[in-house]
Amino acid sequence: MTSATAAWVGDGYDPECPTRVLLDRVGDKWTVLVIGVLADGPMRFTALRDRVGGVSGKVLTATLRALARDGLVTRTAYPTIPPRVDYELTDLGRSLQGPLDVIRDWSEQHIAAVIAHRDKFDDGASE
Amino acid sequence: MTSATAAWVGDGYDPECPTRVLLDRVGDKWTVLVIGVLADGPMRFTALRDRVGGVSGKVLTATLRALARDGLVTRTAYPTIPPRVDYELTDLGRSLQGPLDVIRDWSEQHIAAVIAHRDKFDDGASE
DNA sequence: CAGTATCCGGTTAGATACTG
DNA sequence: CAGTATCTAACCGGATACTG
Repeated sequence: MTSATAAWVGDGYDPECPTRVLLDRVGDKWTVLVIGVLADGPMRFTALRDRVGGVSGKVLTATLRALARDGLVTRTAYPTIPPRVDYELTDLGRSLQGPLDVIRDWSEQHIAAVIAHRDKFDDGASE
Repeated sequence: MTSATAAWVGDGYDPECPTRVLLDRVGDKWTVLVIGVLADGPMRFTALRDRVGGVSGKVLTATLRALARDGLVTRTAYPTIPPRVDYELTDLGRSLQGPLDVIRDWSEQHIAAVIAHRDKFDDGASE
C-alpha cells in the first residue's frame, strides 16, 4: 500500500467484506442489547424478551436465529410441555464483548460532542 | 450492579443510548467506507464517490451530511465555478478510527468461523 | 412457552433526470 | 461539479392472531 488508506477499505462496497458482515449483524436494532443481556448467562426466550424490553416476539426470534446462524449463541430446546428453550453466548459470541466494549467506551466519551454538533447543525438549518 | 450485565444494557431499547447513536451512524451501508477513504486526507465529492465505488450521488450526499451533522467530517465549499467541495475528517472523526480498527480486527480474525457456522446452519435448514 | 403467519407503515437505497 | 427532485423496490421492525 502506498497510501495511508485503512486496510479495510477495498474497492467499492463488498457485502462479503468481514467488517461489513459484522456491522450488518451488530448494526441492527436489538442484537447488541441481546448480547449484553446474554452476557449474564443462559436465558430462556421469555426472560430474554422481558430483560431486553420492548422487543416483539417475532423480531427477537429473528435476532436470535441470526445470532445462532452465525455461531454467536447456542439454542437449546428441551422437548418438554410447555417447551423450554435456552439461549447462551458461545465463546465466539463472548469474544465479541471486547470490541463492543470499545464501541461503548468511545460512545460514552464522545457522544456529548456528537450531540452538540448535531444540535448546532440543526439550528443552522432552520434559520 | 449486582449482576455481570454489561453496563450498556439499560432498560429496553433507548434511541438515545450512546452506543445506539454510534451504531445507527456507523451501521449503515456506506459510512464506514467513507470514513476509511477520508482517512487518507481531504477529498472532493466526485473523488470520494469514485474511491468509495458503487455509491450513488444522492446516498453519498446523505451519508456525508449525516457525518458533518455529527461533527465527524467538515464540509468546505469553495464559491468557484464549477463548485468545489472538500470533505475532511475532524479530530472527532479520526478518533473513531481506533474503535473501527478493533471491529475490523475482530472481523478478520473470526469471520471465517462465522461463515462456517452460517453454512452449516443453512445446510441443516434445507434438509 | 416459544414460537409462526400475516399484514402493515416507515425507512433505506438505487435509478434517473434536472440545476446553479 | 456538486448536488436536488422524484419515483420505486426492498427491507426492517411492529401489531395482531394463531398453534404445537
